[in-house]
Amino acid sequence: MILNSVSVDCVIFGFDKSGLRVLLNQIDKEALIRSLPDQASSDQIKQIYERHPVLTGDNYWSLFGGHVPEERDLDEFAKDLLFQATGLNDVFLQQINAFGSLHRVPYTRVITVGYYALINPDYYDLKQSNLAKSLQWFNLNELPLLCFDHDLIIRKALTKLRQEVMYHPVGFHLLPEKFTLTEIQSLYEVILNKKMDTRNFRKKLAKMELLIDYGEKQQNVAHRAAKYYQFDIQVYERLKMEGLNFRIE
Amino acid sequence: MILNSVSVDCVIFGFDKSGLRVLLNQIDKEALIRSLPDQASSDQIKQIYERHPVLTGDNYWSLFGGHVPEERDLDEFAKDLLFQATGLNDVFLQQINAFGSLHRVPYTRVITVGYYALINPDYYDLKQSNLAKSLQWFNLNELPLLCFDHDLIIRKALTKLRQEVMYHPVGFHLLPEKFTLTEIQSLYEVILNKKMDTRNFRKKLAKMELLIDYGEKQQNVAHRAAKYYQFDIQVYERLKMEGLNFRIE
DNA sequence: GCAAAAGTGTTCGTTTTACACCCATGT
DNA sequence: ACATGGGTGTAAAACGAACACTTTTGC
Repeated sequence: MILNSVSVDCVIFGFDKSGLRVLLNQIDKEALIRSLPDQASSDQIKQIYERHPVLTGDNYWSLFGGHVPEERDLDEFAKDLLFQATGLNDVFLQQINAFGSLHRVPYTRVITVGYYALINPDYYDLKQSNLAKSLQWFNLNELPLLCFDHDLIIRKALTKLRQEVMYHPVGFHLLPEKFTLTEIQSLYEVILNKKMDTRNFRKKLAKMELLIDYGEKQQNVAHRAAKYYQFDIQVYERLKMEGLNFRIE
Repeated sequence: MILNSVSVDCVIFGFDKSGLRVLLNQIDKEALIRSLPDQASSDQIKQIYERHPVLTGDNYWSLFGGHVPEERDLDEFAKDLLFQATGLNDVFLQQINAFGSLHRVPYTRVITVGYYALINPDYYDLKQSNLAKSLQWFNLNELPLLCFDHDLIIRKALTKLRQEVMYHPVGFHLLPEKFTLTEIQSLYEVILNKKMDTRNFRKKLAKMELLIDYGEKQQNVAHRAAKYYQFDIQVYERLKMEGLNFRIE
């Protein structure tokens, strides 16, 4: 059985040269209903979709979300959604907030708990989830029409990500296993929406001792090849606890 | 009607010379049920209390909480609870998180949204809420037995408060209208659990220009009387936006 | 040889830290 | 006159901001 009044919505962030992006979908209602374990849940979901045609409309896009099953832990359910959407386990996933305005969903009362996830672009080419009619990355400043208050949830996710990234080393989850110093700088610039000074940025990074030389360089680039780095899990774990300061005035 | 699967719980913080405290209560079930607007809600609440005798037990203490009415905004409902508990409106109130472990409440599935509030000790002597059998401030390291996962919620509230206080001027909500510099330093020391250097602390504070002279001194103290200050609402509003740095290494 | 991005140091002003003594008041 | 906490300045070290040129590579 499904808790009618509580849902979870996941904002999935990815990063590449074009900037910070969000993964959105349009749901295949029939596939979703087939995937449910019991009749009662299917009936409930059918009702939800009948009440909210926008969820399956062709103009509206949606976060990855769903109503929480009675027998599923909230955080675990957010992981389930993420796995359905991306096929990935072990993704960085963090709760944003509960969203509980009275009329955030028309005609019914649903409180949703938002999460955001950071996806490593090594896994950028998702196998299409079979629950999604379509699935697409959108640039943050070219978002399509979104259902309900999903734009609010995305904005709030971005705010949380910004706060998090300034004081904790989580930004690295958006990078591939090996990356260049320029890539990480541009990641911070995109997230915080601020140009930074390369020399000062690198000095700061160096002082943290978070990076180790990957022992490779870029290949076939029409300029001096950049060194690849990876991040040091031990130092990462320490900084995650202690915090760091990437605050820019 | 009440949403059976969603509740709100408020952690109410206060501060005085004995340190940081939390307001807890033991509920008067009969008074609570009498206070509800409709029969259906009363019946639901009765059932909840029958299932969870710990809620009215004499050994267990509880946060101020309740199930969210279907027709009440989540944040507004948290304010309602706070008003019931303290008689105060316009209190600093902030969402912590949604807590959604499977077995956080025995025998039923309830997801709770935690909030924390900061109470100015000018209002420390609360008129007893008529819904509470008893109501008491507890020192954070002398907490009584708590129902469900309320200890977890309190710990998480404290973590959030610590984070907030380092980068935003919210600590002042825990102080009376006029306060001394020593009081605010001891507030920060208690919240962050760290001794600070008085001269450096005051320099930092001075640079923010957040305080204005209240024009009074302590009376009848057996030592040099400290000056009272109040905080400057305009500067407060600006710093709330911009952030500040009270981080201590 | 040129276009394109990588990589690197120094200077200057500001901030942080560490630290110790005199002041005002009530008893 | 003494006990109690209030209030203050300075020097050294660390940090942050601003800034420009050389290197490597592919075409």
